[in-house]
This record gives sequence, C-alpha cells and structure tokens, in this order.
Amino acid sequence: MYDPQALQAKWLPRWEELDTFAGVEDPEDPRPRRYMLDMFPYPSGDLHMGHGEVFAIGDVLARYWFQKGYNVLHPIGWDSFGLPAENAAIRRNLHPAEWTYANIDTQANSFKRYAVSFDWSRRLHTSDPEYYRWNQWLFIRFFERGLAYRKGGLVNWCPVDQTVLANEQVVAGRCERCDAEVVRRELTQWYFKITDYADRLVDDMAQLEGGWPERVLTMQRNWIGRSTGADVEFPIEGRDEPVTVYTTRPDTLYGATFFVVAPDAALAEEIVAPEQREALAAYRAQVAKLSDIERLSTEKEKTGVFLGTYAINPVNGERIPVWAADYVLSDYGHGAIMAVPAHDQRDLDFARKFGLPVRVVVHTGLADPGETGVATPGEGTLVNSGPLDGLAKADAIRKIIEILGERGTGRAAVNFRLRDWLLSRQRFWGTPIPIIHCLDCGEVPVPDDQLPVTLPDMRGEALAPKGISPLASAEEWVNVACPKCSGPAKRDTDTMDTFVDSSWYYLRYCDPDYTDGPFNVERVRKWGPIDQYVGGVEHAVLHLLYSRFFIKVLHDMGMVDFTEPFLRLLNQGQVINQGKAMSKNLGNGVDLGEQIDAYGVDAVRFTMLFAGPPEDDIDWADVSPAASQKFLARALRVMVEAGAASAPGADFATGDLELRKVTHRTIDEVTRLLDSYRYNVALARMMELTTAARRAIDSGPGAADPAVREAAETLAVMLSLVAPYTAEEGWERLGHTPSVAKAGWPVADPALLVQESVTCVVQVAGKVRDRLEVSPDIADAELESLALASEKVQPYLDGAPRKVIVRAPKLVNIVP
RNA sequence: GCCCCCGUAGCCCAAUGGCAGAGGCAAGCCCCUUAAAAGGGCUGUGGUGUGGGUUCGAGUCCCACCGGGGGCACCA
Repeated sequence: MYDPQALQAKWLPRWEELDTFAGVEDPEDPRPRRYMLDMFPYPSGDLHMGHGEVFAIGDVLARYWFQKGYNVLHPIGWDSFGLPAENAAIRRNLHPAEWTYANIDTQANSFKRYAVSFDWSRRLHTSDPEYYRWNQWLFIRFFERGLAYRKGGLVNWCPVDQTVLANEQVVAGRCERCDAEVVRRELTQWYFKITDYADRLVDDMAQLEGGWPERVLTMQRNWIGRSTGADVEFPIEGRDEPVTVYTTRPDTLYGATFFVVAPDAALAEEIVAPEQREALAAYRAQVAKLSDIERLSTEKEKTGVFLGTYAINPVNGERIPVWAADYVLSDYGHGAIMAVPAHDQRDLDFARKFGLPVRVVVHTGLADPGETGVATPGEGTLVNSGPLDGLAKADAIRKIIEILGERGTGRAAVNFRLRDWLLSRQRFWGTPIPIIHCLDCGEVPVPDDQLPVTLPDMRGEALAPKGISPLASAEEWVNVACPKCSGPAKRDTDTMDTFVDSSWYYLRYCDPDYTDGPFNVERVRKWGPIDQYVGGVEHAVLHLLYSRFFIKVLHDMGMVDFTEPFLRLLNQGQVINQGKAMSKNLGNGVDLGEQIDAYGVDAVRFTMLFAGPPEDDIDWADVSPAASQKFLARALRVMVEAGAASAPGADFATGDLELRKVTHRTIDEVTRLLDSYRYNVALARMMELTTAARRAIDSGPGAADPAVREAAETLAVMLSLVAPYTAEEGWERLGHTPSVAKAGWPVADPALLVQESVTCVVQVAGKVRDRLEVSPDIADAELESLALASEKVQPYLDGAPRKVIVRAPKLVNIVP
C-alpha cells in the first residue's frame, strides 16, 4: 500500500538531519559550480498552486545538476517588503512585520514539506534591517554617481494604493498591483537614472539570445523603445532660441506643413501668441481632465489648438503654423514635432481635421494621402525636396543630416521610450530612503556608519495612507541633525520601491550574512552569474529590467565581473482550472495544501511536471494527480520487489540483456531530455522503464535478475528529481543508504545503446511497400540493392527507377 | 490596426523533413478474486484547423485564411 503521508512523515525529519543540500564553500571543492535560482516569493499567505509549479520545475533542475556532480547553489529567501503586509496591518491593528514573518514561517514549512532542495543556510528576507541596510548603501552609491536624483514633474499616482508608481508599474493606464486607474500628479520624486543605461540594456540582449524566451526580449526591446533619427532646429517667430524637434524621418523634412508642441509643456505657454493665450488655456484644461485611459485611446479624435505663431523650416525657409495637440507628449523627445501629414498617419489625421496642407515628398507609388486619408510611411523616391530629390530613404536621411550638420541646425540623434525609474513610494513597509534634507546643505546622504536607517515602530491605524508617507508623522524619527552642519534637518520620509530589493538579492545569497558590503564580491565572482532563473513572465519588464540595470551599474562600480545577471530564463506557465485563472469570484480555486494532503507531495510535483512543457499553462481539470500517485506506487513496488530479491552490488553485466538495453536507452534519452528542459517527456520515459521492469519481474527473468535491480536503481535516482520521497523509500528498500539525492546520475553504457538490427522502411513513391531488417551500419549502396531486390517492391516498379533516395539505415524511397 | 506563439485521437500531450503515436487521462475488454477494491494485461478508423506551394517525401519548411493565446498600440 502506497502511503505518501507516511513516507513524508518518515523522510522529512531524516532529511533535516542529513542536510544534503547545505551549501559548500570549500575552495578546494573540485566540482564545477552552478547557480539555480527561482524568483523568490512574496509572503502573502501559504504557498499556492503557482508556487507548486515554479518550484517543482526549478527543483528538478537543481537536483539534476546536483546528481550530475555540480556544486549547486539553490537558495531561497523572501521578498518581504510591500503593500499587502501594510494593508493587513492596518486592518488588523498589527505591525506589518508580525503578518509578514508569520507568513514566511508558514511558507518555509510548506517548502520543506514540498521537498525543494534549498540550501536553507542562505535564507534571507528583504525586510530584515540586515538586508535593507544594503539597499540604502547602494542607493547612496547610486546617488554619489548621479544615478539617483530627485526631480519634479508629472507622475503616475495610484489613488487606491496612495502612492506614486513607476512607468513599468502602470499597465494600460491602470495600477499593475491593484488595477485602479492611475492619475497624473505633479510631484517631486526620487528616480534612478536607468535611461543612462538604455543603450546597454538593448545591446547586451545579444548575450541573452537563445537563453531567454524570445518574447521577453521583445517586450524589453519594445519597452526601451530605441529609435534613431535626427534632431532638427526650427526657428520660431518671436523667440530667440530655435526649438528642436526629434524625428525618425528627417528625409521628409521638406514635407513638414505644420509644427506641433505638447500642450502641457512649458514651451507651449512660452510661444503662444497673446490672442491665442485663452484658447490654449482652455485646451490645456480640457486635456488635463482626460484620464490616461482616454488619452491613450487610439480611437480618439485628434484635438488641438492653433498657437497663433509660426515656425520656420530650416531647409526651405517655409513658414508653418504652430499648434498644440495632446498627441504630442511632453516627455518624449523634445515635446515638439515637425508634422509631415503625407507620411505619418497621426499628422495626417490632424491635418485633415484642421484643414492643414498635405505635401507628398516621398513617391511611394501609392495614392495621394491628401485624397485617401491614408498616410504613406513606406519607402520610395524623394520628390519636392530640393537636394534630396531622387534619393531613396536611407540616402536621403544621410544627406539631410549632412546638410543640417553643415549649417549647425541639426544632427543625428537617438531616442528612447524608456523613462527613468521612479523609485520613491509614499508607504511605510519598505526601505527608508537614506537622505536627510537640510535647509542649508540640501540633500545629504546618511553616513555609511549610521546605516541602516531603520523603520520607526508604527502599527495599525498609524499606517493608513494619507497621500504622504506614514513616516512623515513619526516626528521623533523625522527630525534629525544634518550630518554635515549639525543643524536641524529632516529625514526623507519616502520608502523605496520594493523592486529595488529584488534587483540584487541573488547576489547576497552567495554570502547572506556578509557585513562588509551588500554582497561578498569574491563569492559572487565564484557563483555568478545565475545559470538558470525560473519565474513568471509577469516580470518581463519589471524585475528583470531593473535587475539588468543594477548589474550594469555594479559592473561599472567594479563589484561584479559580469554584465548580465541571468544567463538563462524559463517562464513557467500558469496553473489554471477549467480553462480559467483560479479566482475566488469564479470559485474554481484549487489549494496546494489540499492537493498534497489528498495525493502526496510527490504526486503533486509529478503532475505539475508531467502535464506538459514547463512554459505551457496547466489546466488542473485536465490532469490527474490520482494517476500520478498510481504511477509512483507502481514504481515503488518495482523498487521494493527488486530490493527484496537481490542485494546491492550485483554484477549488472550478468543481467537480462533486453531489460538492460531499455535501462540504458532510458538513461541516454532522459539525460538529453532533461538537458533540454523537456520534463514531461523525460517522465514518460521513466514510466516506460517502470513498465519494462514490471514485465521483467512478472513474465521475464524475475525480480532477482541483476538487470531488474539495475533498472530499479536507475529509476530511484531518476525519480529522485521529481518524487523525492518515493525515490528515497525505494532507494532504502533497494538496500542503499540515504540519501538517494547523492547517488550520482547514471551513465549510459554505449555498448548497450547499439542495436544489432534496424527496421528499414522501403517506400515506392512515398508509400511504404516493405520493411527490411538491416544492420545499423549498412552502406547506402548495399541497402539500395537490397531494397530494389525486394519482392514486395518489384510489382510497383516499371523498369529502372528514375531516382532512389537512400537514408541508411532507416529509409529507402524509390521513385519509379 | 501591427508583431509573435500555438492548432496532432473524446481530453492532456509525443514525433533530428522519413512508417503519424512515446507516455498519460477517459472509455471498452481480459486475467487475478467467492465478490469488490487493489493489482496485472490488451484495445487507437484521427491522417495533424482550412486551402495552396516547395520536396522523392511535409505534423514539421513557405504563402494565405480561420480559430485560440500573448505582446505592442498616438513615443514623432
């Protein structure tokens, strides 16, 4: 009788004692190192089905590498700062730490039961002062390098969470966390200068090709949005300084028929003619009322207002009207554009709405945009463009940049969609920003020897969001002496985005108790970068982009010797139920703990991995943990019966040849399948091996045959990756000492992989007409004559064949 | 609207351009059993969403369309 709960009760305490996966930092350790990392969890409650999947996937790989003889780093920690703890604390009149650390304990116990091969000695929590101290230390280093700065401007404000958000945390105008519609607010906030690294963030993706899912790379590329073009200076009537615009199509400069500035930019107010001032003010008010969601709608009609002033086209001296319109963004490029309606759909829509002229300057062979309303952004020959006439796009761009350069009114330029990372938050449960504001000295970093700046003791109602950070009301905490002049000063009361915490936690795992810096540089040199990262695709442009940025900065600081943190990335699918995401509303939730209680840890892990490729979603309604349990019981019986019939150390060479071949073919295939992350197929092969061993026991050479032991031992080791309890029990029943995790990965004997004969298919015109048993190393010519001589083939041949394709030893195709 | 991925048996899924089926679920049948459960075994008529194309040969490569999923969507 297979009793998974009994196996768990038996082995879990034994494993605690054995501590098989404790980290080894012995410099003499000859094993090559590997770093396997799962995205660390947020302690929102107990582990759920999604955790069950990610950690099952990660654990197979970690255990596989361990069995193969690598020194594996496979750590766990908690991303334990964040809003849910704070909201829970307000609701229940607690300190956020109470809720947080209770959940961490729950999750830690669940992880242990789930038998994930973590090195528990490296555990960390980002909400520990020993951890966030180093967030502060890093912040100050960034500040010193000009990479952390404060500026005022329009920011995204989440009215529900009562804090600002980074651009990356706004999805289609809504808060990524709580889905509330964000509003724009004018506020002074802290930023990390990620835009300084925009080029490298794009260029270094070359290192990740093949190791990261293509779609994640695409999403990052889109997010960064690098484009190349030119800056062109347009004089404005009645203004001393020209206004620069950015365009990706400088070749169409002669087609500019009007000029547009962002209505919310200072420039609009500055250049508006007195008689249009009122109109602009009204338009600005109208625009300000729009939500982001309305503003971003592509369905929206173009709106705008004439500013009563004119710009001068620098290449032909033409006078073109200046408008303000909200389809021009104040924070991209220079907040102003030259409008070329013939070759840009947005400009054309605007021109048609307001009766502005359309001039074709690229002959594309398509109908006149002025007539059709369809812009022609494609390639073509330049016309109506003075010196550019007759040129193709690329040449025209080169030429016009040259002309502008000579006159000093333009130059080649690169622009990015990426904005700086807004990192301050008006919430409590995060890392205090280690800056002291002094009236005389300005922004003064807290001296390193005074770190960490710990959070004041606040709980319950005191944490309720008020639109400013709760820390502001902790007066004793806020008021300090300026570290520079000792005068009265105030601490910065914002806390850091928790994505700061997760941008470098994987470095600290290498030596989590290190006290001389955020991480042990030598240890990171040894362990880094991460060989395999496993986690959800929801972080494609959040955590993953921020981490890449951090590593590049740390590289420039000389603290790490690599430029990309994660060499390989695997995005596991979601666990869904009945075709839909699990949710309370739908009432289709499945609880991980309940599944484990019903079927056992091993069966749940097995089911997660067997369901399909790891990146596919698993519909729990389509899979059968009961069937997984049945298989594990069957596998364990094979191991138990083999163990009862023979002793360890048998000479496998004397065993049944047929079974031995199956075993070794399985080793060969499973090894290759695991190397390519095809766990579902690898498990199918293990099931086949189990069936073969079963058959050998029942109707073959019998349980005592050494080949049966060999198969059973192989099975125990392979299953240890997926079903550690079952495998451990089987390993013991086979007469071995725990732990099976240390048994070592089996190696296929090449002599047992060769087949004496292969079935060769003989086709005539693609249809199978005969099968021949041939030697696997038969020569093409011999196989061809054998095939042509076949009696079954003869009737289909009419004289000499036109062509014979031979793919020895498996196929011959005769074309009559 | 643009880009990417995926459509194989009732279901989940396999198949270096070479016999469409490895594994599992469900279903049916058989053995074991007094019986049931447990256990062991047997059973696959879909020709790979549709239509073209390339090839000696296409589930696999190319084109178009249909269906599902995802990303981007005033970034000049």
